[in-house]
Amino acid sequence: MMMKIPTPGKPVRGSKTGRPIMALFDLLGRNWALGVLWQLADGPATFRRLQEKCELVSPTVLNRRLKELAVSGLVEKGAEGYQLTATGAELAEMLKPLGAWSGQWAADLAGDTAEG
Amino acid sequence: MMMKIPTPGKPVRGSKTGRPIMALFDLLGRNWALGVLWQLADGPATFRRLQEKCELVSPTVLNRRLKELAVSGLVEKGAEGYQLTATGAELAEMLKPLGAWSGQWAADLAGDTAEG
DNA sequence: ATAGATCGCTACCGAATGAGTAGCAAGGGA
DNA sequence: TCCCTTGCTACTCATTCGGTAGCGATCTAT
Repeated sequence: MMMKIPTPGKPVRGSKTGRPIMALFDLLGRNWALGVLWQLADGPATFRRLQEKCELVSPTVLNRRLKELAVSGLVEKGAEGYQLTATGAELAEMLKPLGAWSGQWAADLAGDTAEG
Repeated sequence: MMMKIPTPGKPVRGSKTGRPIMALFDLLGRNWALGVLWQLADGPATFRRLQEKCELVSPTVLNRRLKELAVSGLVEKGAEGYQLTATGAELAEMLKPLGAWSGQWAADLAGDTAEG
């Protein structure tokens, strides 16, 4: 099983230089990567529990994302299943504002559509 | 050309409910979506200029992302090329902290690797 | 007017990634 | 022992990505 995991400092998808921000965007720019971090911010979860929280994401993809996030030091396995590392928790914390923002965004979009 | 663009309130990739945050994650969880927003935060850019800033992302993908972001009200076309909308600028602003954080993350990862 | 140069973008196609179902090995409980 | 749950892999098919080539439109210079 070949898995390319973005690592800062090394060339990543779409970046020859591997600038950290590009490596991060490569890592997060995959299906369910952001969602997994978001769900884990609620607390640790087992594999199957996490699958449910992510609205039944396929185990294939969930497992890939977890491996990538683990290698990247954002997620680890603990007694209660998968959980964020300290670093991962920092990142998840920075995502929190997106929750409220997305609500407003959705409302704006709906408004524009209705008006236009 | 079929293009599924995530829209809050409607089912999206990986979410039956279409919760705004899931629609947003679907939108951002595509290759170069975050990168495009990041680059446009520097100011407007033409198509080819943007392509260069994104380290020569293929025009196919760039155009796809731009269309999606435009439909989603985050990007628009202006006199100087593509640019963030007010909403898009808000989002980009929230991404800014990731820049500094990713630098630290890269350093940590390098340290762990070296030590371990 | 004409020849180049540049620009935004699309067509095409092989490669990679995704989603979904099925199911297995391991562990726990009755 | 049998059964259930859990974590995860195998397999298959659909979608998306990535890269090259190049077209039509607009400038630029002659």
